[in-house]
Amino acid sequence: MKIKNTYGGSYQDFIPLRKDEVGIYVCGLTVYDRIHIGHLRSFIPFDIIVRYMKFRGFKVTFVRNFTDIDDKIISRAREEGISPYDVASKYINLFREDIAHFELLTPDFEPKVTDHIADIIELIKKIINNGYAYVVDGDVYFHVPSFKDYGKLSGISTENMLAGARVEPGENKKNPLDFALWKAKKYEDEPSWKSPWGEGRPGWHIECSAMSMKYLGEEFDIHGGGQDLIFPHHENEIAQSRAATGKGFAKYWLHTGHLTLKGEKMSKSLGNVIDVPQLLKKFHPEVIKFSLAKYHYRSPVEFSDDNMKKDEKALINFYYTLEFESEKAKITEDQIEKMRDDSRVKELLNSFCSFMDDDFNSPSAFSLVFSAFEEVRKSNSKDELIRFLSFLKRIYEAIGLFGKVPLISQKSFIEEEVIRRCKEYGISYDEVCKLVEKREELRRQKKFQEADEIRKKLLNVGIYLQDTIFGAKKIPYSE
RNA sequence: GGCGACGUAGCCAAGCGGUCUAAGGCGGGGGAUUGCAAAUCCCUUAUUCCCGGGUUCAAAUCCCGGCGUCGCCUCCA
Repeated sequence: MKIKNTYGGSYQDFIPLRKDEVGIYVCGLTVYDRIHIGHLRSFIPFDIIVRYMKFRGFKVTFVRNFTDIDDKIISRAREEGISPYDVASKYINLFREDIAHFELLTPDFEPKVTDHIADIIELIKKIINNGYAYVVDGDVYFHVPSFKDYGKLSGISTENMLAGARVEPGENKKNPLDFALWKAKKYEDEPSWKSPWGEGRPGWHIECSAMSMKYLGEEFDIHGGGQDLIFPHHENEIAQSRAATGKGFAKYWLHTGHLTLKGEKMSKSLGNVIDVPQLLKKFHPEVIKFSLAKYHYRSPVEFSDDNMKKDEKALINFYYTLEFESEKAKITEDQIEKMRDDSRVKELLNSFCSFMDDDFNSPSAFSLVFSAFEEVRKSNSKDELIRFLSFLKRIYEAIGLFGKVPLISQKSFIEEEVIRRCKEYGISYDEVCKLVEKREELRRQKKFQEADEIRKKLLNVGIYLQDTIFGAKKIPYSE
């Protein structure tokens, strides 16, 4: 398995520190607002990566944190007139609600900063004792010039960093690049904890060092997050952690490409965010997952409804045809299960894995799924179709995608999408079914004009009626 | 200004020195099927990979220069 490591920038063979075990820490959220599609751009690829590593037989420990104390949370609390604690728990709950639609794996640990203050204080003590940090008026700063490898992850030289560095008023840094490990309490309404340096709270960065090392050890395999975290967040984490332990910290650094909207990065500061409820009004979660995962995880993604619709179309065609052909061939779950160890299935799976092993090349892996399906249809063979379904079932087990057909998961993408459209357009599913029946009757009476009227009507709610040997099929349709 | 990434068909997007007369998806064109049908099926749609040099027996893939786009350098997935 090969991985492109941001640290050093090269493709490397993935060799876990402990045989067959993988520790992975993904930077989660600062919980001061609802998540948006940009977060999904990171969480979805990491979900696929974690699932895939499990599928490949690694015993994976997956950690994703909540940063629940921070400047932004405090200012949000002031805005909303509630406590910072309430802000954090509110957005953690909303996060869980939003993310639930996507069937992502729940991390083995979801640590919160406020539950780990003692660990953070211990870590800061070590850093100070090792001579990498200093105390000024209750603040503790990490002294960047004392850490010689600073800048190695982001590839920025400290001289160039100095050019853009700022010192906020009231900060007493020895060097503009120094960053806070601990912040002294300044305002009454600010949550704080007792520490050897006085009342205060952790700075940003230190929490991830403390929590990742607590759950995964002082050295672990993978640390990931969005590209924007490379500097300063991850750079600082490396400095702190190594300063504290003298050990290497994370071995592989993985970063997901950003999502842009009309050529601009989507971010809260630009105000061009699309949140999950907005997204789900228009698209099925599987479409969102597929659409975000069909780009390589490191690539930037230009998000637009148009791009999304293309991917939606691809999935509709794929799932509809698959369901229809399976029905026609009268395939059973049992038959699919029996093909599990078939040599052709293994062959397909090997090809799939060889793409995924190459730095998680999901676009190529997905293209294999489509081309394999095309071959099956060309062969016109029931056995080939069973093999393909068996292959697909394994893919679903591996990465949680492509499994929304009844024979594989008891779920039907097509049916779910039809129902979703009913909701979107405010028509009940029952009514749609009644209209379909009515049209069948009209067709039997050869009243084609009236029958076509019904088809037209349903087309307005995004449902196309396709007449087949099994009667009229409802297919989601968008122009 | 510094650092990084990228520029492949009408659009999206793989490709990491030969198997590339370039995967896959969407779209387009022609035909089959159909009461009709945008679904399905069959055929078709880049001799070419931003531009100009170079390295090599061999380059979309490596190097140099140019043009363009995006990201980071401040909070950010």
